[in-house]
Amino acid sequence: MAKSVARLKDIAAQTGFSVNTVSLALRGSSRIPDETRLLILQMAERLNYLPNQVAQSLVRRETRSVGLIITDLKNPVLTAVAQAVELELSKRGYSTLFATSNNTLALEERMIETFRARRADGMLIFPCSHRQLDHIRALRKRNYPVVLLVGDPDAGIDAVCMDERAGAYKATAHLINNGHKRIALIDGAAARGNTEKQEGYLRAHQQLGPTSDPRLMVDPRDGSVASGYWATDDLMRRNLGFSAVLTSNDSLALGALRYCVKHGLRVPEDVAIVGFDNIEFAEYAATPVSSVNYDVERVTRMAIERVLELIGLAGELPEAQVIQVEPELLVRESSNRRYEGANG
Amino acid sequence: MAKSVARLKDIAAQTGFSVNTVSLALRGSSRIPDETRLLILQMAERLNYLPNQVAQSLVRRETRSVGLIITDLKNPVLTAVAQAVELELSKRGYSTLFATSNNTLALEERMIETFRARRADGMLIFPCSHRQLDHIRALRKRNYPVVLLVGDPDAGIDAVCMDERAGAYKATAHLINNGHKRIALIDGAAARGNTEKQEGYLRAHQQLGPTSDPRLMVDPRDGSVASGYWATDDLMRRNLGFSAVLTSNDSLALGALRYCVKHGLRVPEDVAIVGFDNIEFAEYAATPVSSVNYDVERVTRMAIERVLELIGLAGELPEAQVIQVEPELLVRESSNRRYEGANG
DNA sequence: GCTTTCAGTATTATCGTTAATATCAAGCAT
DNA sequence: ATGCTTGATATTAACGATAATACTGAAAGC
Repeated sequence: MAKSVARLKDIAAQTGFSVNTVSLALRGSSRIPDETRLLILQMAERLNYLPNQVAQSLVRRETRSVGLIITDLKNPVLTAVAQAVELELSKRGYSTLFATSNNTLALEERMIETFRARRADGMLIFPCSHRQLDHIRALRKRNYPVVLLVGDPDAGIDAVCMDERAGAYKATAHLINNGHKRIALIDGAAARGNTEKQEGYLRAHQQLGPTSDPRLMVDPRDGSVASGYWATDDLMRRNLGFSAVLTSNDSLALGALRYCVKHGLRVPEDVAIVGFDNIEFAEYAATPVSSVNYDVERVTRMAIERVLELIGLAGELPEAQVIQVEPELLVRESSNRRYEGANG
Repeated sequence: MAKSVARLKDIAAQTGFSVNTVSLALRGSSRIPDETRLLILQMAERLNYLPNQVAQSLVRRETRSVGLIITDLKNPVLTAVAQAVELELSKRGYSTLFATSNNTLALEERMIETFRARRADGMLIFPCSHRQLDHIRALRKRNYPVVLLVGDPDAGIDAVCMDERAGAYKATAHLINNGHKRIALIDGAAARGNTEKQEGYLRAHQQLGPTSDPRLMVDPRDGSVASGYWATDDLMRRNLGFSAVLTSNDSLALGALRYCVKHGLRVPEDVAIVGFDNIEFAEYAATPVSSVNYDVERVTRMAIERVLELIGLAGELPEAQVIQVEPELLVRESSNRRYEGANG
């Protein structure tokens, strides 16, 4: 806090009015005549007065701030969400409190407590686990407005998110329909219990024919490009025979692409690649990478709508509402040719 | 703010002690005997009490929060900084207030006012213009702790940053030393008055021989991959003859790379590419892209050190101190071959 | 026995604002 | 003249915490 800033009291002292008159004048009350208001406004200007929002928050019992917890700021789609959230909230007069959980439950819980202590009016959360949500459910039970950005229709918590199961199904179906029979899945989330994408991948296999092979489902260390590279390396070394790779995000896909380029494998002729999130780096990669789109604008807008709605409500929160946005598959060069078999 | 949360008063009412006793007990004062403290702690636990930081901030006259203004959350290096800042501040018990200025001065000024109203203890700012800093200078004059993340030694404002001039010099010198005589510069910042990189580029030409050609210096619409692609397209169409491209960030470089791949130009044989920031997508691109490293950890750590130091100081702020970190050039495949002329 | 000391707890003021209510003079009708 | 509005401003009490000071009763000292 800056060392000494003007308060209402200072304006009052300088103009001779009472603190309350100054407060009313600055807030444009009709009870204050224009002449008085002008004098006060001028003095406020001269003293560089800015209302102390800390004091305002205390008396108004709202901070006009919303907490946003993200698993990882290194994922471009999450930062895009962060950017969109900040912009939209700022338009509506709210500030954004950010925190990253680094995909650990302990940190996530700590950040929630921090936001609660700071009396954020509500929270938007990408929980690191889509299953362990008790701490968030407890929050909601105490009438704290929370909206998750990944969805579980049965969690009893409001959520707005992309339908990842449907997205994975679409991507896998696209590959299967293009003749691929053995499709690898590089999915960092599954190992943490977030199995939506894996489920979509498996269901596509079940419904469309090819049997899935658990050995083709690998867990990269994290969601980075490097991890995509090494996961692909791992798959290749094990000589399992596959003609396509689906990854749980575009960074991993770009890592797979780099592996292929480096080892002389043609994309999509030898290996087809499909990612998730549709980040710009995938679109403009040397070989543009197919991707399941993440509709940042839409998810953000609806999530903010909802959390502000919950904030505005008095008393008990209404029943939780889960909105899943159907994602679109963007087919690009990395997967747009029919696969005709090993020598096709 | 959640609808009804426990206050000291509630614990006091439930235990029969006074508010002050409860406050002292929870803060571990030695004036409260263990027996009493235990009773109070148990009740606090039962009521799910969390101190109201808004009230604490008001009375302590510090919020333990720092504002961070970033030009654009879509730039991976800026989000890396954001992540590092949040992590480091959180370790030290501070919260981070984020805002993006979207590279407009008006928004930057608005966000500063927002942070000031929220009584952030200090601010870290990537100003959108490195020259128009009057509003920030005014802030500093009123003893508000501010640290910029781009540096102008003469601005009279504390700063910690990479030495972009030196970085551009190194990158350009590297290309010149590899035989390149006509080097294009795609720099989005120069048009906004942030000419450090351009200056380094020009100085390298002056000192090492080749004359620079203003027609080779282009301004992309923004810092995106797409803009890098189209800026390269623009350069190529004008048939100016060049064998290397230096871009002001890696996204632009990746756009240039994509252009080359798409149009059958070999990198680095036909066109060498060097970017800025060393983001992972450049390192793992189909052709790994050379880049001037941005030492996120170091810049972040020093900037936070400094702003916390300024916050800790009572009274007048000391003289501004500008720290410029010398960047390292990471040479990768996109520029690591000698250029021997048009048919080399 | 009477002050002194001290541990344990309570009371009061404060932070900077807003909200509810109070005051007080001028203007007006009766 | 007396009371009633009403317009302009002041006073007081919150909001939820901390900090300084005040009280109270029992043990200790002489």
